[in-house]
Amino acid sequence: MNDVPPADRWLSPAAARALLAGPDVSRVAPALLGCWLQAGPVTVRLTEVEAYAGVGQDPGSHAHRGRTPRTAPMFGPPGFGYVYLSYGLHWCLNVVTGPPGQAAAVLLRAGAVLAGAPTASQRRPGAREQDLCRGPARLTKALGIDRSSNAVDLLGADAPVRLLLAAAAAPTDLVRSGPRVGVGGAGAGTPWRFFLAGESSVSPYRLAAPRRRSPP
DNA sequence: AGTAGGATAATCT
DNA sequence: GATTATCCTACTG
Repeated sequence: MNDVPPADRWLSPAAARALLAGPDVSRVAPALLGCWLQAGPVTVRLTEVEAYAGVGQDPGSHAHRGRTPRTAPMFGPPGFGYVYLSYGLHWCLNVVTGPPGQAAAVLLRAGAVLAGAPTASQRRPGAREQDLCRGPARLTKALGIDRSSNAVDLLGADAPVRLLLAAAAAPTDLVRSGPRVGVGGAGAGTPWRFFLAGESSVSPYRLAAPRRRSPP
């Protein structure tokens, strides 16, 4: 379906980890747009992510109130997975960022399927192609990701769930941002959701863009 | 197009 | 016992 990318188009694991180690998760998060996530036969190009910061800095973050057994991976090294169960039903995958000890992560919210669509469709019966990974729990389901990816390295060449960071960032004029989905309270206004313009795989739960009756 | 309600369980107070 | 970084279905206009 798609060719394997040239090796120099992707950062080495060491370079990828160095990028993810950046202390400002709101700058690291958009760098994940356009990157690839592979699990078995399924490959996805990321189109939507959200940034979450650490202790005392971000009321919307799981780590805001400090380290707990669940959030422990967020305090570990960058490039590892942080997987949690949402609403008792859905697995969601984050990439841990920032230097160890400083909790931060980027939630992978949506992507476009580049390869392995038959497998993904089998896991999500009835979904249209552009909906296969439209939403954080849909993405993990289409890729077959669950708790077993929690606290494991995503950057290794043989990682079962592998993140490939693009050597060149997505064009800035295509990167949009807005409030994070489902985040209430004090963190609600932070525009730390980043997505690529014009992508049909971006999840639709954007906050009320008031609809004008007669657009120009 | 938009909105509403229910499913369901780990996690934390 | 309350809360939740969601998804799906069904309904209304």
